[in-house]
Amino acid sequence: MDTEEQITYKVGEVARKAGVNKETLRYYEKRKLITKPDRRRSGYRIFTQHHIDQVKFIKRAQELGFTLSEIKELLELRMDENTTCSEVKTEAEEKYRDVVEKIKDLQRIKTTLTELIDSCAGSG
Amino acid sequence: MDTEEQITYKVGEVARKAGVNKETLRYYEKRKLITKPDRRRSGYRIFTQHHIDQVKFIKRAQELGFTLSEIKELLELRMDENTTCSEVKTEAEEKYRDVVEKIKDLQRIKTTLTELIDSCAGSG
DNA sequence: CTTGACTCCGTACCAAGGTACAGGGCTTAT
DNA sequence: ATAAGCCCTGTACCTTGGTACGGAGTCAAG
Repeated sequence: MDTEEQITYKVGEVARKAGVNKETLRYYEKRKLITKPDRRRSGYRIFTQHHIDQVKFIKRAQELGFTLSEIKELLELRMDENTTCSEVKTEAEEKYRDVVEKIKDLQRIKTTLTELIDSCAGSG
Repeated sequence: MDTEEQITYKVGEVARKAGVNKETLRYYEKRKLITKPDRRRSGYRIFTQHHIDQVKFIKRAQELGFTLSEIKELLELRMDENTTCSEVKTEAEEKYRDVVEKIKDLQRIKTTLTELIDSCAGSG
């Protein structure tokens, strides 16, 4: 029952849709940050929506302060069906703690900004 | 009434206390990320606790995904007593929105990690 | 008043994360 | 079947954010 005809994209389209440079996609592929795209006989890469989503996630995670290596680990957590459960769990719990800390610190900054804005509303 | 004898530090002490390299402090000074330290006649920099706090803030903000240029803007918001209030307010509100977005995205990641951890607790 | 540990400055180098060619091969609309 | 506009690869280069010298001056404990 595969009535699902996958829509595919070429590197330029993906670049445009994800807001990155074509070379960046090659770079991410080399660093195994995105799922290895299939190829046509000609060698052209075949991308799907999945790749676009991955790239967007990567860019956002970078803006949240994760390095590409850390992002790779995050992505692998979700994919590796065959690493042991407790291994995954330990890793995930570690990341979780980092994320919680980040949220906390950002909330402190947020509060500071709010105070600044409010104090500015009142006097000079 | 200045019974407050300021404790001062040399570059090596600040580096140790803030967990950075001495060269990094010179670098931050050059980029005006920290308050310009006074100097002794000999040329030695005179740091205070304030500088240590600034450096710690910078390092943490970096881990939260801010670039040094953005961090500089954040710090300047707090210091510039002489920029107009509405100017400060507009800037602050912009930063505020960014921070709120970051928190939201981190919370999504947090949720994902929680699900992963929970699913791992149950089955394989 | 010396000696070991510190500081100064300039300059050169480094790693991460891209970005830009160049020279060649597809593709597709006409 | 041909030209414009894609895509391929490898290699070289760029920016950001530091790090690492090296030669010379300073400080403080003995």
